[in-house]
Amino acid sequence: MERKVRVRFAPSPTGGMHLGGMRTVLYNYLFARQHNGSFVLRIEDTDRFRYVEGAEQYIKDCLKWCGLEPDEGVEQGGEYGPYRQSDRKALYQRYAEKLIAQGDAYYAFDTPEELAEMRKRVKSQGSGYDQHHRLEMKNSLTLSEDEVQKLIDAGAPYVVRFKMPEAESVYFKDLIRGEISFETNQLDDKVLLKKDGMPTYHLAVVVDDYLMEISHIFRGEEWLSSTPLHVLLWEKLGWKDALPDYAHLPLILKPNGKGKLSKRDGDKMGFPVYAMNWKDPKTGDLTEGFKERGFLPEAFVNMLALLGWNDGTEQEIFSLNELVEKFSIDRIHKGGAKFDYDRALWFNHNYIKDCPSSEFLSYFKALLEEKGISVEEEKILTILDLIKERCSLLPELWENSYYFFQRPGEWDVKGVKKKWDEEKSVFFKALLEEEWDQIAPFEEENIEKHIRGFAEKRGLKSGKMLLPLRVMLVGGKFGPSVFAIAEQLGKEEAKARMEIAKALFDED
RNA sequence: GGCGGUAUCGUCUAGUGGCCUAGGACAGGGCCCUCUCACGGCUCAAACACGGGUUCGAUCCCCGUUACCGCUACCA
Repeated sequence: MERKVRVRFAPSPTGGMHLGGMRTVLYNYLFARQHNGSFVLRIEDTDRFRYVEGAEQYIKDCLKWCGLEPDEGVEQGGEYGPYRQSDRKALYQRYAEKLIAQGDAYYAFDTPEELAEMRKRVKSQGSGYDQHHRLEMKNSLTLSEDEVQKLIDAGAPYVVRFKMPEAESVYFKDLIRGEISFETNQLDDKVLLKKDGMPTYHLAVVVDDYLMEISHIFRGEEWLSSTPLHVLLWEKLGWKDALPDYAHLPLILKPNGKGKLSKRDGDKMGFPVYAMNWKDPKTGDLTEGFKERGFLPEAFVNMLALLGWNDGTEQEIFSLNELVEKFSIDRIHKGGAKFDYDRALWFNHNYIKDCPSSEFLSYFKALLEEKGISVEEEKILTILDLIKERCSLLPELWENSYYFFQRPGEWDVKGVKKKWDEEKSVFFKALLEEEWDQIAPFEEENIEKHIRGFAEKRGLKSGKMLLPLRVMLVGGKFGPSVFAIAEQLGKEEAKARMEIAKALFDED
């Protein structure tokens, strides 16, 4: 019974694109690619109260940034559209009616007050609307056909509820967790159609997954509890044979505390939770994303993939293609994972240091341009080669290289003062006056040869001269090889900096 | 509360009855390299939740307890 692999990501356009959501996208994508299947993007916009303008485009942007674009969906189109649930409203109503006609669903006219009263009475923390209490309520099970028709004709608000079977066991197989079962007498009568005629998630997801011929459902573990309802719906609608395989993904948890990772946690602990910057159009609040924080999409995707999955070896760095090749559902971990930002940083660091500098060129050039600095590409590349291994985030590329492009604003005089003495002062004076102009070509290796040689000729340990030299050139105790720095600065600029700094060091 | 799920170092995890003296990675400590900071190399510390079974033998299988997570909306 091999069938064509068709998977979908079905977000509701309500806000930022969470890490967990991105990982769901990734696993969907990997599975589709691996099986030459199709990856569908469906927008679940059935809740008009939570709908947020711009969120749909934003979701698409996030997928694009990660290179995980769908084959089919709102943007690409396809044969199974429309791909926006708000455009499929009539469809759901038709199936709801079918269920009612079969006796598997019913109209319910209870007001919110009546519902609240009932819940209080049965002391339920859930809907309380179940097989044990539905006969006490105002619905098409308790009202005569005439009464029901009259209410509907009079425009009385109503919802359609699923009539949960009485004493059945529902079994289904989860690809990650194995066999799972529920007893229907523990489940309640969920709303299928809301009073505005829109379906709830439960109805919509089943109808759409069937109509779109979805073969595998990858979704968060939070859906596990409602899966029996969905399975029952597939059965009652007569689609049992087409039931997709379920794979409920472990949740991504808060780093320290308890519960699901939320945007709040990121704000509190200073790390992003969303893939890309998200600006709430109502409040105007901006939430930083991994992209803007300075993550490379490849690193972000790699980190996500390893959050709950591994290939069984000790390999940790995977390209997208490798992931496509090696991904497997049975290697997905069952337990939730606490998110560790340090680990995310490590992945990014790894990618930055191993990535050819040319990959950062356009980013870096734009950054320099913004600062009004213009430098030849080749030089930028050389400098990036020198410093990228000490960067975990893209902005650190600048933080670790600014001194190549502009003179230090101040020098760490304190840092050298302890070791600064007459001997060194004399040495640098002589170096500048007697030796500096002799260094040609002015290249790393040759600079080193000259400076070390000059020191040794004067009976000094060359190593001791290098730290002061470094501070003179860059302003502090940091950076790559001091000779490489000198070369990039050029003979004149290096000399100028040395003179300024030396005067500062000599002052006291 | 009910229902469902999960349980290995601080964190992400490997492990599918003997290869385990429980492996790797992040973070942390130390050492080496060294002109600083990194990179790299070496190294230290660090875990099978608990109690019963099953078995010649349990991290691994079964049961219970505990803990944690999720669901329990006309939200998804």
